[in-house]
Amino acid sequence: MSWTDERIETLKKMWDSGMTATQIAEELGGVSRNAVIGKAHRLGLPSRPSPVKANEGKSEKPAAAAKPAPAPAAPPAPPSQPKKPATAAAAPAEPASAPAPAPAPSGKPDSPSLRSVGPGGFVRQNPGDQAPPATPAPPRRLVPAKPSKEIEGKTSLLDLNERVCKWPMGHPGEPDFHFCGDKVNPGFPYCVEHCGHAYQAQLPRRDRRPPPPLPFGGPRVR
DNA sequence: CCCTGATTCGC
DNA sequence: GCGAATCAGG
Repeated sequence: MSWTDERIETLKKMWDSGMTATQIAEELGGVSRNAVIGKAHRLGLPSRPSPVKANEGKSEKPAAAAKPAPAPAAPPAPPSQPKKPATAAAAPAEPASAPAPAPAPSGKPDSPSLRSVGPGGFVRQNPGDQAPPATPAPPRRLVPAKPSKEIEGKTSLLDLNERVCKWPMGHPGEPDFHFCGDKVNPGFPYCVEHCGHAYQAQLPRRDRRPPPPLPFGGPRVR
């Protein structure tokens, strides 16, 4: 299976709707949960609460967020590549700091050609030029235009948002699978009617309703 | 053990 | 770019 636009859209939707990678993979079919996670990361989707937290120690330098930054450090570094460098990432603490050149503080703008060069040949950053704007994020939420609703009344997975009822109609994969799409009962993921189905008082066994459909179609019949 | 997501790295 | 293998926390 390849990552078509539709599959990617589905992945995005499900990812930020809280589905686990396993569920998403199962829903998409033909991919593993690893594939889903890998794709999600490549897409730049936001991280979600994971069991493993990157320990947020304390002093987190906002600018220097590079984690796998392999400091060039010593030029004659003997090549040694352990199979598991993951945990041993933080160790440098020795930037080989040479005496800072302290460029001309006078009003005269520094010439770019006057940058100092470190032992490894890398260009040192002057104090003033290491924090560019770094504001690539578009301020506005991009809303994909809806050119043609393929089906007028149907609410597809891609149409889900916080205001429409997410009650599944049918099963995923079926040609006419869609969602209720009515206005939600504020504070709930479903409309008033489907909230009535989703949230029921505990009834005596004798007249309990057996089939409570679950979001996204529930257990697939295969 | 199971689950989860994150990361790496060979392809 | 992809995803299996691996890691690591709950």
